Order: sequence, then C-alpha cells, then structure tokens
Amino acid sequence: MAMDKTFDATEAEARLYAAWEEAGSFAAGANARPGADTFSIMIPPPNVTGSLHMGHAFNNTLQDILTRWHRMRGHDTLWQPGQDHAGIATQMVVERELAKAGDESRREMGRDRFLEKVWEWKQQSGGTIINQLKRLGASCDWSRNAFTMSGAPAAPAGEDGNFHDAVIRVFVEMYEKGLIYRGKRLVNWDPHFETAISDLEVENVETPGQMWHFKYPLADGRTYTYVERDEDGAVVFEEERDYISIATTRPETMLGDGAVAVHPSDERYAPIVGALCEIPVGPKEHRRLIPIITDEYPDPEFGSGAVKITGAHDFNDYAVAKRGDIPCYRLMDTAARMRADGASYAEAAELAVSVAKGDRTLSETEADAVNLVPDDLRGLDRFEARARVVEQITEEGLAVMVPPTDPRLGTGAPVAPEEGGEARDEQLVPLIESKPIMQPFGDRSKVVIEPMLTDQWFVDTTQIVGPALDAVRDGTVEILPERDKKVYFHWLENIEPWCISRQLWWGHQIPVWYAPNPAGGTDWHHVCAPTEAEALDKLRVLWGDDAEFRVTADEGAALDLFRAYIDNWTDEGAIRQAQGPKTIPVFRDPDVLDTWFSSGLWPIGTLGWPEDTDELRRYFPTSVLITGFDIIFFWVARMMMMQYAVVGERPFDTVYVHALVRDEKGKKMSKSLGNVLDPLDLIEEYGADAVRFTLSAMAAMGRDLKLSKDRIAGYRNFGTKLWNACRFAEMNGVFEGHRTQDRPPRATATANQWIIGETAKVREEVDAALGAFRFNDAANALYAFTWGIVCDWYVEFSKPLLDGSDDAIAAETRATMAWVLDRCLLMLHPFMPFVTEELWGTLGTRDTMIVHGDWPEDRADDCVVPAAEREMAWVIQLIEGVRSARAQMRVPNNMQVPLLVSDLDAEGRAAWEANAALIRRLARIDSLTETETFPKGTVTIPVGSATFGMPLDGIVDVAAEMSRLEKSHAKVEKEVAGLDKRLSNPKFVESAPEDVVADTRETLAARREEAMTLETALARLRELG
RNA sequence: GGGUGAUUAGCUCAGUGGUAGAGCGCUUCGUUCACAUCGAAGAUGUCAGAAGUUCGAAUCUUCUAUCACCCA
Repeated sequence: MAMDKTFDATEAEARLYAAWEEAGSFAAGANARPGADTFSIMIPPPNVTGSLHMGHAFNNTLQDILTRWHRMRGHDTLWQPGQDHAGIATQMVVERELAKAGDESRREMGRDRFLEKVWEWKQQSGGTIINQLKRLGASCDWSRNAFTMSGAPAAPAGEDGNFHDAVIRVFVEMYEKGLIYRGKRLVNWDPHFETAISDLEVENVETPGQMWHFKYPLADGRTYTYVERDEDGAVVFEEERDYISIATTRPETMLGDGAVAVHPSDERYAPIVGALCEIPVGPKEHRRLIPIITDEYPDPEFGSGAVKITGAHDFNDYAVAKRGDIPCYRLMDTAARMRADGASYAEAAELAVSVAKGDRTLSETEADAVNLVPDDLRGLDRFEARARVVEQITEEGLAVMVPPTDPRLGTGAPVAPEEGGEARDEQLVPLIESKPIMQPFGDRSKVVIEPMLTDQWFVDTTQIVGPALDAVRDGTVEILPERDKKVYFHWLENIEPWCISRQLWWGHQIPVWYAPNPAGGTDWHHVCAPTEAEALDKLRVLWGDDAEFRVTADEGAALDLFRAYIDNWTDEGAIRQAQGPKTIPVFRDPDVLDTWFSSGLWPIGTLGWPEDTDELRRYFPTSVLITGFDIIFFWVARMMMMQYAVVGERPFDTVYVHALVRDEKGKKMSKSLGNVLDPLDLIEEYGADAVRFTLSAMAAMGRDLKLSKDRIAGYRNFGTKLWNACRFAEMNGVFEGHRTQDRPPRATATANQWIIGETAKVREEVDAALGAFRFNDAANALYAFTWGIVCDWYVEFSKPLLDGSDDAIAAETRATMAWVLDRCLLMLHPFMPFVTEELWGTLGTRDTMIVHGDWPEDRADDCVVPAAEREMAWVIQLIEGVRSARAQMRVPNNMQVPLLVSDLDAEGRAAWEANAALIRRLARIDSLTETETFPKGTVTIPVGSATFGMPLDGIVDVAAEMSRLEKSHAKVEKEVAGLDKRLSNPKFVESAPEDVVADTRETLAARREEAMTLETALARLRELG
C-alpha cells in the first residue's frame, strides 16, 4: 500500500497516544533493563485550575525529551505527573462558578459545603491540563498522577492519597523542632480575597501616582533654622521653620505614623532630632505627637529627606519601626477599609501620645488593638480616606504651598512669566507632584495589595537554609545555566521568614488547636498535633484528665461558650474557680497552608512519603528538575530547604532552568496584550511534533525564545521531509522484510560506508548535547543530519545504486538505508514522538513500538571509514562545483553536458570510478574525458588537485565566466593572504597548538592549489578573449 | 537606585580564543519517477562603539551607548 504524501497529524496523534497508554508504555520502569540506572523527573505541578500555555508546552516538551531518551536507553524511568491545588486560584474559580450559577456565595454556604463544591469542581474540571499535556505527547506515568490535596479529610472517593498526611506531618514535625512559629509580621495582604499572599502573587506595576507634601508642625511651638547648602557648603537657602516637611504617596497612612525619620547625616534636621512633631490630621484637640528619629533608611536626596514611619503599612517603614522600637498602628480591616473597631479616637490618640512621650509602652497585641482612625473616617474605603485626609490637611493650611509655576507640579502647570506665561497674582497652590509610582497588585484579584500587620504562621527559614545553600555551593546539586545560581544564592542568603498561612478555605488546614490558657491571659493557648484527638490529649495534660472539651466551629463560638460561665476569662482565679461543668472550648486554626508549602514536598510526597515506599527508594532523590526561572526561589529553593529539613536529602541532582517563551516581537505573552499563542491551536494547525521540535530547536540555554508561526511551519515541513524520505525508501523496497537491526550492515559501496559513519557521528553529537541539556544542539544536529545529509545527499546517492545492475550493491544499499532511517526515527523520537512512531509502525517488522525502541549506541570510532569520508567529500565538492557553474552559466537544467578533466591524481581517479554513476546523475554529466588542454569556451571547476572543465563553446559567455572566476579567485586569494600572514608570524607557530598550526598549513596549501587552478583558467580565457 | 543579561545576515537566533553559521525571508532557475510542506544556484555581516589582554578576539577585561528582565 502506497504511503500518503504527508503525515496526517490530526488523525494519528490521538490514535498513537491511546496505543502508548494502552500498552502501559509510560509506566514507571517500563522498558527498563535489569539493573539499569534510574532516571526520575517530577513535573512542576501545574495549577489544577490551569490550562496549557506556551510555558507549559516548552517546559513539558523538554521533560518529555529527556524522559523518552532515558526510557529508550533502557533506564528505569519515571516521569511523575500531578497538579497542585492552587488555593487562591481555585477558590476564585469556584466562587465565580457559584456566582454564575446563581448559587449561594461562599460565605453563605459555609466552609464545609463550599469545600464540597470545590471538590466537585476539581473532579469535573481539574483534569483539563492533563488532557492537554497528552495532546503534546507528554509521556508521564499518569497512573501515578498526584495532587497536593489528595487524602484531605473532606476528599471524596477517588481522591485518596498520602499528600495531606505528608503535609500535616511535616508541619507538626517542623513545629516541634521549633522551625515553625506564629507571629505578627507585615505581610502582603490581598483586600479582595482577604488573605495573606506570597511575594510571587504580587505584581509590581508602575502606575501614575501623586506625591503630596505636608507640614508636620513641631510640638510646643518649637522652631529651628532650616538651612540648605550646595556641594561646597555654601548656604543656598535658609529660613526659620516651625515644621518638618514630609512627602508621601499615601496620605491615609499618616494616621498610623509612629515617627518621622531622617538620615543621621542630614544636617538640615539635626537640630530637631529627638523632638516631637504633630501629625497634621485628625481632630485638632487630639492631635497625635510622634518623635523625630534617625535611621539609615531615609535618602537625604529624595523629597525633603524626612520620611514618615508607618510600621503597620509599609515594608521599609516596618523595618525602621523594628529598629527604632516604634509602635505599629494598624489602620485598616481585612477588606482594607479604615478600621471601625475599638475605642474612640480620643481615647486611642491619648494612649498613642503617652507612648510617643515615653510614658508607657505597648505590647504588639496592645498596639494592634489601638484604632487611630478618626471617628469621621472610620469605615471608609482607603482611597476615599486618602482624599479626605488630603482635603483636611489642605484646609488647615498644612500642605506645602508653591507658586503655580513650580516645575514639580508637572505638565499641567502654567508657564512662568519669565518663560512667556502670563504674569499672575502670587497665589500659591498645594505641592502635589504627579509621578509614576510602583504599586503592588494582586495577580489574581488585580486590587492594590496592602502591607498589613497580621498574625500569621511562619517558617523560620534561617534555621533550614544552610543545607540548601551548601548543596549548590559544593556541587551536590547543579543549577543550570550557571547564572541562575546567582539568583538562588542571592535569595537564600537574604532569606526572609516564610509566611505559610493563608486566610482561605481551600487548602491544608493548619493542625493547631486553641483553648483558653488555664494560667489566664488574653491570648489563647495553642497546641499542634496531627489530629484533633491528639490535640485534645495534649490539652488534657494542661487542663487535667477530667477536663471536658468542646470543639467549636470558630473562635467566636469558643468565646461565646466560655463567656457563658466565666465573666473575666483572662483572670486565672476566675477560671480555676469556675463552678459547674468545666466545658473547655477548643477551636482549630481556621487558616490553611500556603500552596507552596505542600508543593515544597512534591519530590517526596509524590513518591508516597511518609510511607517507606519502593518508589521512594528507587526514584528519590530525583534526577532532574526542569522549571522556569520565575519560580527559582519560590519553589526550587523551598523544595531544597524542605527536603533537607524533612528527609535530610537533596530533592534532585540537577535543576535546569529554562527561559520564557515570548511572542515573535519579544513581548511577554499576556492575555491583556492579546499576543498569546495557544499551544493547542498550534498543535491543531501544525501537529504536536512541529510545535515540540520548534521549542527544542530554540531552547538555547538561558535565552528567551521568540516564537513565530513561520518557524513552526518550517519544522512541520521537516516532519514531511522525513516522512517522504521514508516514503521513497518504502517505494524502493527498502523496508521489505526489514527487521530492526542493532548493528549497521556491512557496506562495500563508499556512499553506504560514508552514511553509516555520519550516522554514528550524529548519534554521539545528540547524546552529548542531551547529556548537557543542550536541547537546541541536539535538535539542530538531527535536523541538519536528516535533511542536509540523509535527504539531500544519501537518498540521491542511493538512486543509481538501487537502480543499478549490481544486485548485491542494491541489496546492501537497501539494508543501509533501512538502518539509517531507523536511526533517524529512533533519535528523533524524543523530539517528534508521533510521526516517528507512525513511520516505525508502518515500515518493517518491529518487536516493540518505537517508544520502547533501543536508543542507538553506535560509535564513530567503529563506524567511520576515513577513506570513504574523504572520497564522498570529493564527490560532493565536484557535484556542487558543476552545479554551481551550470547555474551561473545558465546551462539549461535538462541538458546533459560532457566533462573534461586534467591533473586527475590516483585518489581522484578512484573516486570518480567508484562514484561515476551518481556524479553523472546528480551533476547531469554525460561523459568524462581526460585531456591536457581545455578548448576555447571551457568553464573551469577546481576540485582538489584536479581541474574539471565543461566545454561550453557557443553557450558560454566569456565575460561572465571571467567575472565568475575572478570572484572566486579574489575570495581564495584573500584567504591565502590571511593564512600566509598568520603562518609567517613566528609567534603564531611558537604559541599556537600544533594541530592548529598543521591545520592552517594544510588549508593554505589547498587554497594555494585552488588559486593556481583559477589563475591558469583565467590566463587561458584572456588569451582567447 | 541595585542586580542580571542582551546587542552577530532583512527577520529570529546559534556560535566559551583559531579568521563567522542555521532557519525563515529575498533573487534566479526548475512540475522527470520521495517530497512544491520540494529541488538547484545565489546575494547579504566593520559580530553595537571604543580601548585593552593575546601570535590570534564575535568569544576574555574595562568603559560607553541602547534594550530587556528581575529586585527595591
């Protein structure tokens, strides 16, 4: 049956993938030889809400190439797939679905029912990306598909697994080792989702903003002389001031200021350091006073050089506040509205002032309880509050005023009279600079992130960072490319505590239970345990065996229960003496763990830890992690820390960090730009093989790749080329009765010997490239070999051999071609799994599918025949010379021409004789005649020491031939001159390596010979001309 | 502001010290029996600029310019 002219990817891909799955081809250990090395690779788990984008396609193509390559080599291979539960994203998706369906909201239905809905959604839609990865050809062991929420308490049937237990166990163990603690720290707070989020989930975007300048009056009517000096110390400005000037982009946070800071070296403010100043907002009678302090943080060059310090709402300020022991006053609630809780502003302000004056101190909790939002601003949205604050300050005359022509006012400012503007009254306006500011946005919610002081759980990363750093420093773990090590080190060397709690419902609930403290006090006592029963046991130790606990839904319910019989629960005596049944309320921490905390356990969790499974012993530590640069610290570094902290072992040997896929203009693909290329669309249009090959051919280490459809089409054509080479072979009976051969056939024909050697050479090249993660080198080597050598030359060479009269040679050529094409298919399989599998199955008799084919091990040393290599190089040079001359002399394509030759040496003669048939066919030569002298109108073609000539008298244009030869001659002469110059430099001969010198000499000799031939030819033409 | 990287053919990019390559595009020619998703031939470069190290620099060093990304 004749093959089609092209490969029908659409039809074949699903069929072939199904066949692989049916046969269990991707199962862990499939195709492994006894005692083989193991190779394991963990998929970076895509979000369960995710769908395949170009980054996934790239990342997984690379993983699949390595996986298929190792599997074919007979290694015990595992590619472990799975998804992570993506707390915030999934919760968002499900909430949106509920809203769309007109269902109750999350809060209305409550935690348990909402989680049921999430699981329902997961079971219905959570497999999207799996099917998309299959479209790409990913050869994961899907039977082992993992999920970071598997085995969670509410998980429905079919969602069992070890992950929940693993996560909880790690939390408890780390807690018990003192690696996890609860504390109040500044975190990125998403006011829309009302949860802490990680740095990764924050996008800093430059947005047009404004900077207001306000006066903070000095307390008690104090004044000082404000002096500005130029570089030489000369006074350029001097005035008496009763205030300090502050610039801010967020006036609403002034309400929570704890101090004003200036740089210790800033002489302008030296006279007032230590003094108190007034926050110029809030009711006049309760103005708060705050101290002026020094800190290294303020930049004297920026703004006025003085910075207001709002520890509870800014990361830099928080650090200053910590250093200077400045209280942090939280101003907003979880939705970023101005707080409306607690005592009146009058009381709060009074308290704050006594703190500022040093009359009393506040604990963190006490400070947090103080609500310094003036009564009229309470409950307002933060942006509304901003407007009101600005308005109030300006009304009071405490905004810094400037002439309307001040350049800082921006483009809207009128032109000064001296610059051609109209003269006007000396009316001053508030200084409001318009300038771009970097603002943090939630990547999911798109609202402005608020730094917020909240109670959270933290991993004390400084305690576990050591081994993670050492492993990369000493080479136990390799990070490629080299430069990404710097990113890794930089982040880990400056590591911050890791906030692992999230105020979400979808996730692993923190295994901590709270109960009143029998010793009294305002804070709950907490215990950490894997289960509620064990937590209660621990509480029983504290409360006595007879204590009766009741686990309540939340903190509120616990308080209600407790207050029902104890008025003052912070008083130890009251607790101890309580009458009646001692029902102790207990509630579980409502928060869940950061998704990254569970993904941090991915390498061991997917292999069944904490059980001591066979897979864990076989595949851990894993071989390679392939991931994007954007999560080096968020995921790679955390896996390193956690694997060492939990099992004391590296998670992987090598981390290969790949770059970003961009659009053809180099822009990051983003939905808002509309430049997204959907890999599934591309697979539809060009086939998965073309998409994969494009990505691998462009995967130069550490470089972003700009993807264009033209490029993909080019590689689709490559698949067609391969297909048609096989089609040609098939039509010539090459695969009739063919069985896969391990060893190359014994070849006598030079062309056959040559191609066998070339095949072995490319095999070594591909293995070396893949071993070094140089995917582009491997792909390009295979492309150049398959198209440029096999199709362009070998297939052409084979034609006269197959058609010839020598049956033995024809048979040998068929065997060689079958072997070579098999090699192409095998080596291309990791890159283009579908078309190679299809061809493999179509041609010849096979013991296994190519997915389990034996990866070639041919060695160039065994296969290359140097004489054949030289001979074919000579043949190719001759053919190209003739073709080039013909084209330039405009010899009609279908015209057979005679060929003359002089100075043919023995080797050349042998080469001609052995390959006459194919030279004649490919160069369209009808005869070869040896001669001493070329007749008039002969075109000259130098090949080695011989000079070939095409007598084209009457056809040839002498002038054209002259210019053709002159051009070649000039080029050769230029080369000769360069080489000669080099060789005549004694220092070159002394210092360059021997082989380089020898090579140079050889090249020079050859070029000289060629130049002479050309000179002779030119001289002859001149005589005739 | 700090860090990292880039700048090579018209475009997109390879190229870790030995005198520059690929794909696409472009020009010319070609439907004969694998393939027009093809074949043959061809043109195109001060390797961003300057200085240095070296027998020799696209490659190493320094500076400059421009761009990109990450972090503040």
